[in-house]
Amino acid sequence: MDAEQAAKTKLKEIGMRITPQRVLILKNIIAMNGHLTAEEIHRELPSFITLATVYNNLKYFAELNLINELSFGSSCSKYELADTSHYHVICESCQQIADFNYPLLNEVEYAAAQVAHFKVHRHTLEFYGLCQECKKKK
Amino acid sequence: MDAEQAAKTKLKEIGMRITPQRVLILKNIIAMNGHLTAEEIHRELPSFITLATVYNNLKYFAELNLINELSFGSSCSKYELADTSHYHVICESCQQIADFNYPLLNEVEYAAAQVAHFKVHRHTLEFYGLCQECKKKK
DNA sequence: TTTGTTGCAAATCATTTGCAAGTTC
DNA sequence: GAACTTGCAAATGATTTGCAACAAA
Repeated sequence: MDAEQAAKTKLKEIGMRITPQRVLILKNIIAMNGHLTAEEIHRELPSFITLATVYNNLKYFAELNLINELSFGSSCSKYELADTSHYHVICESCQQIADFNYPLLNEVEYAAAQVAHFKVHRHTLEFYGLCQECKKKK
Repeated sequence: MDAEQAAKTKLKEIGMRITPQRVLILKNIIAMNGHLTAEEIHRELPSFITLATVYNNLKYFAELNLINELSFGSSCSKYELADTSHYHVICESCQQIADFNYPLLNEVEYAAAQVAHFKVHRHTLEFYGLCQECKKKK
């Protein structure tokens, strides 16, 4: 299935109206497969799509758990598809984000829920440091 | 040692000039011992201290690892003293943050550093869900 | 007395919103 | 046709900055 079909399918699954704007935004997130800012996504889209529309839809998508909003580090949020489980390694110098695949810490999540008396449904784990290039520069 | 002395000592340790503003800001963070926004800290201070001064100093303190900046969840950052190691449990409904004491995941940090080819010096772990009260309301 | 810090006001920048016109179901 | 989306432009709100006066070392 290509990115366009995948985008439409996902929109249908979560019960959102299928507009050309949404299909294009989501298709790009799927195709680019990274950690993108609203600006970066907008830049790839045909110019009839407003940045405001991008922001509004990213917000909806995130609320419906279609994408994750990553708000650590730099001043603006980054977005990624929510279909794989992984953690993040972030360079404090150049802000790049690398994915880190590792078994989910479900026992820790369970312990946190017990101790804090929360109903926990997800967790994130971020590592901060210097990437290889920035390491060399210092 | 009281909060005021502790604040002065910490400032000296990291080699910052000791101004009344800094002592008061840091003293309040120590005394209030929570997860505070710049606004909340500012509100507790005598009125001759500007919000801009609070922001600027929080930024310095965070860069020098005296405090942690927590930028997840809500629109504005929260700050906490950086002297204890713990993780966070966040309520997605009311935004409250609870601390969760748990042994640090050093082996995972090591694995992440190896895999990503980063020099990692710290990590954070956040659990998202609903606190007891918000759980009831739903 | 040199260098860093503050207050003030204005600027910035990411993100959100109101509303009328256009679309989807 | 009813309910939802969009574009546009303006608003918002957190955070930062320039600069002259002031304070710490």
